[in-house]
Amino acid sequence: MGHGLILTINWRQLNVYGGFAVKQDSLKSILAGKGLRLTRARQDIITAAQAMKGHFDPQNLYDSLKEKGSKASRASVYRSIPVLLEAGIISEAERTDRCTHYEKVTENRHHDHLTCLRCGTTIEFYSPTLEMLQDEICQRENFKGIRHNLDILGYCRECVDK
Amino acid sequence: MGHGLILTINWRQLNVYGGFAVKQDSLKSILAGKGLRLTRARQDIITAAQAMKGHFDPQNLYDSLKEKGSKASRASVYRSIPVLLEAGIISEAERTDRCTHYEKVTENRHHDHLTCLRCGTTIEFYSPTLEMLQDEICQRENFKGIRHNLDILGYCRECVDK
DNA sequence: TCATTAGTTGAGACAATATCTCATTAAAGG
DNA sequence: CCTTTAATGAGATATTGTCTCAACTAATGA
Ligand SMILES: [Zn+2]
Ligand SMILES: [Zn+2]
Ligand SMILES: [Zn+2]
Ligand SMILES: [Zn+2]
Repeated sequence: MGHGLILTINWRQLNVYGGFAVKQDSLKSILAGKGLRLTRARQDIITAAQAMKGHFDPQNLYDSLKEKGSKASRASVYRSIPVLLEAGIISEAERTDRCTHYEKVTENRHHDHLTCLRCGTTIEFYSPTLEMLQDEICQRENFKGIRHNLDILGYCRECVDK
Repeated sequence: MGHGLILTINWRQLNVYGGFAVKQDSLKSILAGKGLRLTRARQDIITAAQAMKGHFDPQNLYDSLKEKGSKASRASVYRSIPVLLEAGIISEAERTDRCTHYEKVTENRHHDHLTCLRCGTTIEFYSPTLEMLQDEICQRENFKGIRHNLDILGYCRECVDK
C-alpha cells in the first residue's frame, strides 16, 4: 500500500532535480555539438558553479574559483556564463541587486522570488497557475516566451513592522 | 445628458493618470515630509524624467538634462533616482539590458513586459488576473508585496522565425 | 607520436557604470 | 537677513563588463 506514495515521490524528485549535475561525458558531447571544448578552465568554472550555494554573481564565482586555487581568469568566467546558460548548468536568478545579474545553479526547478527590501532575504516560490497565465499572455500577444524573471519586492514577515 | 459621459471620462483619466505629474506644491510637501528640499537640480531632474518618452536609464536622463541646458550633475541624477522612486515619480522598468536599471515615468499605470531577445522590442501588457495572483502568493508566503518586476523574454512575432 | 588547426586562455588595457569626497552653494525657517 | 543643514558639482575612485592578443592546448588525423 505504500507503493503509490513511493512512485509519487520518485516522480517529484524527477521534477525537482531534472537536468541537474550534467555528467562530464554528456557535458563534453553537449559542448562538442556546439564546436566547444571542455577545457581545464571551463571545467573548473562548471565545478565551482555547481558548488555555489544559492544565488551568485560573476565575481562571486570568480572568488570561489580563486579560493579553490584555479587559474581560471575573470575574463573566462564572464565568457563562460553564456555557455553555462546554454548548457543548462546555470540559470538566471533575479536581478534585484545593484546591477549584476545573479545566476543560479539549476539544482532545483524554475522558481520566482520574493525579495525583502529591508533584509534582502529572498523567498523562492513556484506557482503553476502563474506560469500558465504567462503562457496565455504570450499567446494572446503573439509572443514566443522563452523564460521569465519575476521578482516581487516588499517586506518579509520579520521586517514588515520595521 | 452629456454629463454622465464627461464624469466617466474624468474618472478614467484619474485612474490612468493618477499619481502622474505631481504638482510642484504637493511635491514640495512630499519631499519636506522626508526632510528633503526641492532644489533647482531636483526640479530639473523631475521635469526631465516626466518628459522622457518610454524607458530610460540614468545616463539617458542625464543626457536629456544637458540638452535642456540644466547644470544638474551626473551624481545628482544618480542621487535623485531613489528619491523619485520614493515619491512615485518614476518606477522601475525591466532590467534586461546590460546592467543599467531602466526607469519609467508613472505616466501610465503599472504594466509588465515582454522583451524580444533578438530585436529588443518591448511589448507592455497588464493582466489583472496576474496581479491578483501575485497578491495571493504574497499572502500565502506572509509577505507584504510593494511592487514587482515581471519580464518575459522570448521572441516577438517578427523575430520568431529568425 | 607528431604536426596541424582552431577554439580557448590569461593578463591587462579599456570602457561603461555607479558611488564617494569635500569644499561650496542655497533651500527652509525664523 | 541669518542660521542651519540638506544638496550640489566636479572629479576621484570603485565596480562591473568587454576586448585584444600572443601563448596555449584540445581535437584530429597522419
Ligand atoms: Zn516563473
Ligand atoms: Zn532563487
Ligand atoms: Zn505586474
Ligand atoms: Zn514599460
